[in-house]
Amino acid sequence: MTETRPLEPEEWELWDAWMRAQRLLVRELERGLQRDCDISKAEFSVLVTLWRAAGRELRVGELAETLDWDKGRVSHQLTRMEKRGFVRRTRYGTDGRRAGIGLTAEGRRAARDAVLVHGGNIRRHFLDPLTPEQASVIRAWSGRTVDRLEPHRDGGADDSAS
Amino acid sequence: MTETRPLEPEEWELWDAWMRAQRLLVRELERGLQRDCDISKAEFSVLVTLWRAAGRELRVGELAETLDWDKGRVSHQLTRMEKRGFVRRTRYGTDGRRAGIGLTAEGRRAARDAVLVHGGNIRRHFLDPLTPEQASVIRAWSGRTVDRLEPHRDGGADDSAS
DNA sequence: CCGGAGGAGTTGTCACGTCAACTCTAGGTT
DNA sequence: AACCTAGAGTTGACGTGACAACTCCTCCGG
Repeated sequence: MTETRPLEPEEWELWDAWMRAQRLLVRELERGLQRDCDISKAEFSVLVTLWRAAGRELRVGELAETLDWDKGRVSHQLTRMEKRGFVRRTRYGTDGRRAGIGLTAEGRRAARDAVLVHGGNIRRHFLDPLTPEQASVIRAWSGRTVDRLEPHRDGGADDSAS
Repeated sequence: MTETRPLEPEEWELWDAWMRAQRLLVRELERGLQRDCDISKAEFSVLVTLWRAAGRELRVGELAETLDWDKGRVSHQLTRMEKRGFVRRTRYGTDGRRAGIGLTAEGRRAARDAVLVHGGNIRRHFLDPLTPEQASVIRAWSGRTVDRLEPHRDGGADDSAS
């Protein structure tokens, strides 16, 4: 089927350049987040997701689905963030299972700050340097890549045309 | 200076789509590497870098420079890979410092395999789905992003035109 | 009512990645 | 020679991420 010959130099260079750019961008943004808001990328993702739920408590499974994270990862992350005072697990009824996840006041404050600051950093490092052509190409490529690699996916707000 | 207003929905969507695609792609390739070659992305990077040195022993600092990794990270990674039998630290003279890093026979075998298999996976998941236009746009964007964010960088084979 | 299947969360383990502190050596200064 | 400083590597601590095993509960069939 797929003949496995080594990558041509220019193929390798494209791949390497893309990986490098992607990694540098993510690292830069994560450092900004850490420096300006004292939170990590993972914490940001959780804070924003809960922030968007507008007060409604989410379940671990919903968080995992929305973020496309392993549920174990979500649970670990929540444990750390609970320790930092950003989120609260509220348990339903008598049993230990079935926890609802909500932001604390501190978590809401952090989310509000981070959305502003991090949004600005994303503009500066990612959006602003894009030419309109690059933006549309990257948009299209991202959409197709996600469609190709995301296993299930239905509830999203994605309406990317082919 | 930079007015910090929240991202517009379509700005956010572009960012989110890109992040998601990038993450899915990296995860998919890493899984392939683990499944087919039983090595991690980090191990792959080190193996390939040493492989390309064609027998010459590299220093920790050279590895860190080439990979753009923190030297502590390199050291940790080498410790793990030494334990797996992929690399060897050879110490110069009487002192404990100044180690040269080389591949073992096992490491050479793993590198040869991985270059083929992983190369095929990169083709399948990244290169082949790209249209020539997308490839050139992504190439240009990657080059400029690296130039903008990489602090020093000089010895590279990068000749990306503006 | 009992027992098993399955789903939701949690926990453990291990590798990765970052940062800062530490060690050892070499080289320069006095 | 004694000092001290800069560079190279190592180490430790901690958060992140992937994966599998485990616990509880619920539900369903007998």
